[in-house]
Amino acid sequence: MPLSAITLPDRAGYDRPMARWEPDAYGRIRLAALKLFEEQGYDNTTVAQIAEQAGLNRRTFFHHFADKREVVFPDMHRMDELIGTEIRAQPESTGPLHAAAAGFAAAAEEIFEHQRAAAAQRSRIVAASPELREREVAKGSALADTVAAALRDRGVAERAAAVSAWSAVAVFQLAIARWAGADTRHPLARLIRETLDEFLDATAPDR
Amino acid sequence: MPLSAITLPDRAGYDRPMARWEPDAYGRIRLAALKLFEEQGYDNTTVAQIAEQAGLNRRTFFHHFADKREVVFPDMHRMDELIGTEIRAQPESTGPLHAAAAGFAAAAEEIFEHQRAAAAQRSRIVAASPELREREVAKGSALADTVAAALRDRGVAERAAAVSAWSAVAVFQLAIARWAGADTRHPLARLIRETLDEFLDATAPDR
DNA sequence: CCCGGTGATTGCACCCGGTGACATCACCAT
DNA sequence: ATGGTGATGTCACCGGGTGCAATCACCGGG
Repeated sequence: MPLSAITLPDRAGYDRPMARWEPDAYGRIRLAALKLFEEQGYDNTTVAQIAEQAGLNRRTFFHHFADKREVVFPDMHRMDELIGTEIRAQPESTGPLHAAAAGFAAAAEEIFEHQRAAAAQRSRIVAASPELREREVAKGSALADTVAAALRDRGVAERAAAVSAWSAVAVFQLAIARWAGADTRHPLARLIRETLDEFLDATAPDR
Repeated sequence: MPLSAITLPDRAGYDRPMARWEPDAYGRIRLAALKLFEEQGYDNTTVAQIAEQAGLNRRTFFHHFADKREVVFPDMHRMDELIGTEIRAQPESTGPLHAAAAGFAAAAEEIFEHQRAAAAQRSRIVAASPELREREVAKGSALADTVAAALRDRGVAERAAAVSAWSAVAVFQLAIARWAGADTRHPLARLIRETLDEFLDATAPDR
């Protein structure tokens, strides 16, 4: 089975020349992997199976993804950049937590809002595998680093920036969990704001 | 080399019967592993080398540690329990962040304070390996979960507890980094308090 | 004193994720 | 046509991790 075993939009009607390879190997791998992960679980799925399902060689999988886990966490780079930019763009007077939350809200609009189903599937798959959960918190850690860097650029002191960044990431991830879950239908940006407010309310008496 | 290749206190003077095996395989593995990780790096060290250095079989390594990473993160269970208990023991009027920080301060006294050198070595090893850093944030995630549970027991609302827990864990880890690093000689509990205060100061204008 | 159970250790055979080096070969610019 | 490019494929190999069965000093009971 050298070519795509995945159902793709039919190319009939095009008279562009047949490409050398079935197009979008990257996308086919992702599709195949998510399908198999959901059907059989992450652990019971081998890279060889994914490659076969995508009509590719095992080695080719590793040309597109650094490892088996990465297939589930694509595009983090774009999101990081977007969030960093947005945080830096907030008004000077905005405090670190609200600035970070605003950055996440921007990412919510641009990246997440039109992918609820995909995000929910991803979330289910990750929740079922300790290995993937570990990778997910690692991604959160990287995100916290870029958020902290953006906050430092706004003049927030080193350590305060780091802690604020982690708090904001926690808010973001909780909001995503609610949003992808079944319990509500509010837009993600709103859930971010709500979650942050709940945190601020609960900790306010501390001051 | 069937028996311990690690330097151990000489057993001369004892007339207890020779044990069936050289004692404390667990400790010997840990010692051997940390030594090799520091000398050659985590990636360049194989489990077989560790086992050999400890005078044990490769298979035996996996009877004592779930995987190669775990060897660097021992005893997390004890610390989690201690912290949880301490948080629940705080006065009712204490807010979530200060309650959590107090829990960490208790762990600081009981577990960390007399192990600065070991903690610093561990920190160096972890910093040098992405794989270990990933595991470390996973441990932080587990810690945040137990902190959040303790906070919920104090009546803090679900989501506020989760965010507070992450913030507190971030404070804790930053404090440990400072404490294990060379830049200061203050007790860990004090660094925890300072770091929390810096965070609270920086975010105060938010309110 | 013998005897069977216990439990830390071992040995072996496997599976699978991941890598390095090199071959392939349609496509493309010159 | 021709030589370079780049996505893909083949092969061999390493190392982490597991399942299973065997070993054998120790221990408690008869």
